[in-house]
Amino acid sequence: MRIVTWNVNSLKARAEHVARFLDQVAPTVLCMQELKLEDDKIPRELFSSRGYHLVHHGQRTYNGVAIASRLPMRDLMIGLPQVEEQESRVIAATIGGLRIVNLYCPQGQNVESPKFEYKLRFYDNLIAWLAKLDEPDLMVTGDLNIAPRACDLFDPIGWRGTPSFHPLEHQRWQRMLDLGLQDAAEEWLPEGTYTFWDYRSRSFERQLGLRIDHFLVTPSVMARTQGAVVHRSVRAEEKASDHAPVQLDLG
DNA sequence: ATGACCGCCGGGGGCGGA
Repeated sequence: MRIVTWNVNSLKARAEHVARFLDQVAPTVLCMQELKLEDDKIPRELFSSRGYHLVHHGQRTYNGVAIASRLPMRDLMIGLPQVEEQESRVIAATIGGLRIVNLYCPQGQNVESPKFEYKLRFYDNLIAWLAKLDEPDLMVTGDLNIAPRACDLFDPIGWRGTPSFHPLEHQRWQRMLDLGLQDAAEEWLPEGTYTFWDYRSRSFERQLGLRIDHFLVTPSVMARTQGAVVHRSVRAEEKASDHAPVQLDLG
């Protein structure tokens, strides 16, 4: 089972990139974030014509998440239960017995911003929900907008205390680990592997990246992992998303 | 080394992203 998470930064702008990726990499499951499209504007045939089922939680202009899968999906969940939602950031489905939660977590802007408070609340709601879940085979994936370790971003000193590398975010990250989730890609990717490079400042060419797209999994899923890879060549394409697809292979 | 890029909406710039 080949599972990929990819913040596409507009599915409309990235439709050809996504089609090419499906044809070349043929993931079993593709979790996407930042569709920036309403549900009725999703290019469904892009997926159906290639043999993929699609579930989506779209939104105009901002956010939006979807899961494309070659295998049937059941027990679809749109948003977190009992959490009032303004933004489309959560979708979950069970695929081949694996519960997959696909997230686009808030970025937080800066520590003084209400958006940072929102990010922390988002995580608190998420963790409270995860703590009550009873899913032995669970995967929490997506653009989590947290670089967990110093080696997961190019300038940990300069970034210390700013969103994506803030102690209050690392608290939340640790709470997810304390629930028994493990950073699956960390086990397979060399230190200094990134998944995001900002468009500004020629960050990709200069290797100024962050590892913020993740797979957090329960031990039974961890035991099935066979490898992980970041598709950096996709980030190098013309008109690429600022995130590269991240792949995790399960036996 | 985040002013400098890209996509959104809308029809000109301003906002959001990390």
